[in-house]
Amino acid sequence: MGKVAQLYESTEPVTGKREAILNAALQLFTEFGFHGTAMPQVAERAGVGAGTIYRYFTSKEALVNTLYRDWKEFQIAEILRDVPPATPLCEQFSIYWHRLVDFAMEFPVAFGFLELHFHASYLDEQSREVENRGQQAMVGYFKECLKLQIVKNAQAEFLGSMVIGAYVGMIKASRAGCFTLNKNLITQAEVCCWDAIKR
Amino acid sequence: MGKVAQLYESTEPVTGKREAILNAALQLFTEFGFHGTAMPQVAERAGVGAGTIYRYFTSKEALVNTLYRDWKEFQIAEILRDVPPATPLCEQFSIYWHRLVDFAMEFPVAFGFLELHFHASYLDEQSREVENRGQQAMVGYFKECLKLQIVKNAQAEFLGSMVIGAYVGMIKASRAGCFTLNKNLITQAEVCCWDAIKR
DNA sequence: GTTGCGAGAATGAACGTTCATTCCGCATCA
DNA sequence: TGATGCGGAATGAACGTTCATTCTCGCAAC
Repeated sequence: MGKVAQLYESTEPVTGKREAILNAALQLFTEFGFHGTAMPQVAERAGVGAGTIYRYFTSKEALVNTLYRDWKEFQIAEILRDVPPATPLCEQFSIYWHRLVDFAMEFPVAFGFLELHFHASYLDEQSREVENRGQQAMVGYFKECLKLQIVKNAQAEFLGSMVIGAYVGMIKASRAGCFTLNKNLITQAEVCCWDAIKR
Repeated sequence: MGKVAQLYESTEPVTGKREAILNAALQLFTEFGFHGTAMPQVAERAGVGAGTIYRYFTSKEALVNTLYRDWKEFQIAEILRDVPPATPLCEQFSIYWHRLVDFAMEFPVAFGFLELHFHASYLDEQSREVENRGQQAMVGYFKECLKLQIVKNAQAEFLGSMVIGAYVGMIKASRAGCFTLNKNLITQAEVCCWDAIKR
């Protein structure tokens, strides 16, 4: 478990006030949305005074952007870490797939947060840039697949949107209680997604 | 084009005040979210006084629920209309797929609205029931596919979540400007989704 | 043809509440 | 004692909603 996550999504009491605020805001923004969450509510859940939040963040927008950037960066790093460039692309697909699912299982609140605030109007330039970096990494992978002609001949962005869409749909449905995700089902889903795009 | 849509998502001036309010609210709730939209803002875009809204809807929540129910019901009806029960299931898949895409293309704002407010906390019992009806229709279809063993052996809800997820992911990405949806690409996407779940 | 009337529709200023943010007094350290 | 970090009451803006008032228009009366 990464450091960021340990601090933000831990249920154990958090000593640092900044971390307590980020942790509380993550939960509330995910449950009620950005505009649906009041700052005093964040303060109460974090166990700090309302004014204290403004010692660490200049505004509500700054808070949500810090949250988005930190978690998106952490997610991207978790997905991409330590994959030798020589790894066969279909094997890479399997690795990325399981890491995507692992992230959603290990950090369900953060997954929901990133999903809910994706492309939101109050995200700033910097947050959007991080968002873009993740997109570019995915597009890069599918472009390599296209070069080797192991996937259907279509735009990399298109192939990516289908796979990520299926991933998000599956996670959300399992979260809604439609079914229970286990190891078998996750691997079955991986096969489905590969079948969808393979040549 | 259905009657509901003609009234709600038309860019032409709308005569009825109720329709003007629904039309304005649809746009604003989709762009800024429920909590991010102020009622006077809705009134202004609708070209009516703030108080007038409350002659037609008892509250902001009632407004968003009316919008959600009407559009969800319309969407379900559009997808399911006139499919003879004897139609082969793989052909039914093709029909449903194209209707899903057609809906998103014809009513982009309504598609975004339904997507954004799916499972939102301020939706009431009745809205949730409509939501459920759509889910049940989809599950019913995949259960038939399972009976005939033309799809991979997995829960109907699971298969559905992958296909709908891919659909939503594709539409959102194309909306974000990642690529342009044309007839070829839509059919290619259909093949991808069928490949994903077919036995 | 003109006028006056009544009822429903529409209005927007005003209300109480809640919001994001500020600020000052108070602990807690050195 | 001075400095620092914090809490939560205070603040003004903005919110959803209300309501006293105005507007609209069909029609009866003459």
